[in-house]
Amino acid sequence: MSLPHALLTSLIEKPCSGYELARRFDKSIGYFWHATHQQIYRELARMEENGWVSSSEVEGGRAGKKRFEVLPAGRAELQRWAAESAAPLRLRDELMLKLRAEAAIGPLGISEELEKRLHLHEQELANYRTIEERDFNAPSLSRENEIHYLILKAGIAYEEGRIQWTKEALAVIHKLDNNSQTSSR
Amino acid sequence: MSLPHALLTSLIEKPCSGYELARRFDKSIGYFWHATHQQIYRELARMEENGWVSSSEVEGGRAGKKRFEVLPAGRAELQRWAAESAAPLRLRDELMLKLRAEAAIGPLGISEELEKRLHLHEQELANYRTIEERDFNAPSLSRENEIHYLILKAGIAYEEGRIQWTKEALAVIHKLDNNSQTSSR
DNA sequence: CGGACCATGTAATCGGTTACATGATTGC
DNA sequence: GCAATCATGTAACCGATTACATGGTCCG
Repeated sequence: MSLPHALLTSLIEKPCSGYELARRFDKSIGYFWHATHQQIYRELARMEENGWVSSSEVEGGRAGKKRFEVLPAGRAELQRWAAESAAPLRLRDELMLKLRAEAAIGPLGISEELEKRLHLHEQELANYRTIEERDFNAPSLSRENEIHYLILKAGIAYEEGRIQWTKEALAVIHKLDNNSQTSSR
Repeated sequence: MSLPHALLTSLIEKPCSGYELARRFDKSIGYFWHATHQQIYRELARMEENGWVSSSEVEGGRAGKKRFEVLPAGRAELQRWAAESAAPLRLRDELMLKLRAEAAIGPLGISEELEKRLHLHEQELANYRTIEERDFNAPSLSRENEIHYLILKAGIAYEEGRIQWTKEALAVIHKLDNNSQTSSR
């Protein structure tokens, strides 16, 4: 399981409250490892039990607000985890299932779905490009930023690949739909 | 949830036993929607309760062997599901988490992991290329095969993109590691 | 006759999702 | 004063993973 290690990494980058962590997640690590606030709170509680992080009430902040910090044991755990090999990534793409259903019992009008996806991928790509310009436009980057840029580039390459493929898929589906129309005349 | 619909599609393509279904899954739909045999058996039982599939003991086969077939209600359900829009795909890539950890507390020797991934992606690509030559090499394809080919091409594009990115990642990591060596002399 | 594989299941656990719930603070 | 947002949680449910369990058949 990787969520606790994602949280450790994020807390090392910057100690903060569970709420802030959830927010930051949405805009960084969440792009490739989504988590809801409930998952995060539960996991933070477990990590505190394990002695990986410590929490302290924030003086002067809102009531009940905690600030989580990574303890040496947490840092050690993160190192241990980073050294073991990651489980191979398993894709789960519902769109491919629908295409397969389209092949089996279609036509089912999959084009709309493809158009929608195309739009989403284009939006996400534009988003990534904005981040790229904003954060990685400097003539030379720190070690940390070089690696963060690398991660972003994985996202960019993925979205670009998907956009290209989706366009091809639309072309094929249109061709097939036209053919079946023609032959049924 | 999509697993039952994946199973319906597969059973429409060819009625079979739960065991065979699990096997076929490994070599087709499983590439983008993995499922264990337990998930499949449980889901088949539920689908039978719902009247989406029917099972019959196979005469002359092994004892207890069942053959599942899709009923009209199952076919209708598959159509209904195909029309609704798919949830946007959420990636979960542990490797990106490790890179982020590498940025925060590295160097941790992420190169080995990247090399391993590169190898896996190259293997998977070779596998897909074999399938491509074997199944989609004809001068003209049926409607069904055109769509199956499209799905395969999504896999091929994904693996190729990953291979390219991983090579870039290795280059960046090596550059960073060498720089830190040089500057510490 | 023994090992590989066919074939189906139960049980326990755990992670992820969703709904519900509460109260404080900031800003209009 | 009221709405939005900050901030933290509980509870229920469901899907996924893993371990365990059973017995038949095919082939050498």
